[in-house]
Amino acid sequence: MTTLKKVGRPKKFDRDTALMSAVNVFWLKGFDGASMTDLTEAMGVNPPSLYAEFGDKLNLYRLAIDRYASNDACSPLVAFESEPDIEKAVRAFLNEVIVYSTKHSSGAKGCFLSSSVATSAGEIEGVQELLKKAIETTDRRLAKRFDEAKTEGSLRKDFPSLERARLMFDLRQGLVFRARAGCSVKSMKTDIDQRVRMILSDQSS
Amino acid sequence: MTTLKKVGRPKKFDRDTALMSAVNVFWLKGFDGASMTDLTEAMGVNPPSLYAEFGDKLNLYRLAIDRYASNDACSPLVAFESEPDIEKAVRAFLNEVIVYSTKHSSGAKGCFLSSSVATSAGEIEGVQELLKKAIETTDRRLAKRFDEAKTEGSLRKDFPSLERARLMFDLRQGLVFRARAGCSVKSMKTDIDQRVRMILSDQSS
DNA sequence: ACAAATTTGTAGTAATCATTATATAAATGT
DNA sequence: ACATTTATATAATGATTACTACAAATTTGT
Repeated sequence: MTTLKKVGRPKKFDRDTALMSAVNVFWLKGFDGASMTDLTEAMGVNPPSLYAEFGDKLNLYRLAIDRYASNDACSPLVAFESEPDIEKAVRAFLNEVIVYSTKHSSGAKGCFLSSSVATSAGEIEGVQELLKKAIETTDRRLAKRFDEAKTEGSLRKDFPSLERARLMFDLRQGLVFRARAGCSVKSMKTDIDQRVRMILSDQSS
Repeated sequence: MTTLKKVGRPKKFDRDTALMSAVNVFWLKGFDGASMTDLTEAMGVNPPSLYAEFGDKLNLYRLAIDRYASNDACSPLVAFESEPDIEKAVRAFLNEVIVYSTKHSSGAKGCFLSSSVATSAGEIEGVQELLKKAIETTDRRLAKRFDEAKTEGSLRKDFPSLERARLMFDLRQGLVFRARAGCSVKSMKTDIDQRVRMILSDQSS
C-alpha cells in the first residue's frame, strides 16, 4: 500500500512535480531573479503551503539543486550508458548534450547547474558544496561506463577512464555555455566527430 | 591635450576603475544578486552620480559585460599569445585559466561571463547577444595564434586552427566551472599535459 | 567677487520582495 | 454529527529594492 489515508485536507500538488517546476524557474531566472511569486505560480502552490512543504526560498533552492543533480534520468548520461557500442555512446552523449541544452521543454537553455547555479555558488551558503559533489559524481558515472567497456574488451586495458571522463564533462560545459549564449545547434555539431576520436584516442604516441 | 578643464565640480571617481569594480560585484553576486547599494559602495560612486554616468542598473550591467569582454589583457589569452613556443603557449593558457579562475583578486571564482552572466542570458535583454559575440571573438583570437604558428612553420599546414580553438575554449569552460564549484587547483592541473597533447595532436590517423 | 555649471551627499519615493497571520475548506476518526 | 487535523486562499507584514528630489559643495569664466 503506497497510498495510506491521512487525516486533514489533502494536498493539491504533487511534491516532486512542484519541485521540478521550481527547478525550471530557478534555471530560467537564477536564484535571485526568481521571485516567490514566480515560484508559487509555476509550482501551483500557495505561499503558506510552499513554506510548509519546502521551507524558505533558500531551502527550496537547495532541494531543487539536489533534485536536479540526483536525476538518474539525465538524458545525456542515459544516452551514454545505454548505447552498447562505446564510440556510438560517446557520440550519443555529445549529441544529447546539444539537444538537451537547446531544446529543453521549459524553455531554459544550457544546464541548470552550470548555467544558473554556478552564479550563486559565490554567495549562497551550501551551494558550492552541492555543485562540487555533483561534478565528482558525474565524473565517476562517466568513468564507470569506460571501465565497463574495458572489462568487456572494447577499450584497451590502459585506457584512462577517469581522465577521459573529466575531458568529456569539461567539453560538455563548453557546449552548454554556447547553448546558453544562443549558438546554433548546427555550429555546435560540426566538431562532434573529431571530439569523439579525441576522447577515445590512444595518446601513448 | 587629454585633460581639458571643465566647468563644474569635478568627479570624484574614475569611470573605468568604477566600471571594473562593478564587474567584480556582478561577477560575485550576479545581476539580480547585486544591489545598487552593493554597487555604489564598491564603486565609490553615489547613486545620483552613478545614474548620471552609467544610466540604470541594466545599462551598467551591459557596460560591465562589454568592458570585461573587450579586455585585451585577459591573462589566459595574453599568456597564450605571448609565449613563442606553441606547445608552451597552450600549456600556459590552460595553466593561466586555472590560476585566473581560482585566485582572482576580487575573490570571485570562475569567469564573469560563463559563471555569472550566463545566468542572466535567459532573461535580460541583450545579454545573450553580448555573450555570443564574446565567444566568437575569443574563438577567433585563439585561432589566430594557431594560424601564426602555421605560417611560421611550428605547426603543420593542415592544422585545424578554428576547430582546436573551439576545443581549447570549451575545455576552459570546464575548468572555470570546476573553479566556481571550489575544486582544487591541484585536481585541475593533473590533466594539463594530456590536454596539451590533445589540442596539438594530429588526428589524421 | 559673483554667476553659471556640474557633482556630491542625504533623504526620500513608490514598488516589490520574502514571509506570515487569519480564516475557510476538506479530509478522517469516533 | 461533530471534533480533530491538515491544507487552502487572501491579504497583510516589515524589509529591501531601484531610483530620484533637493540642497550643499566645488569647479570655471568673466
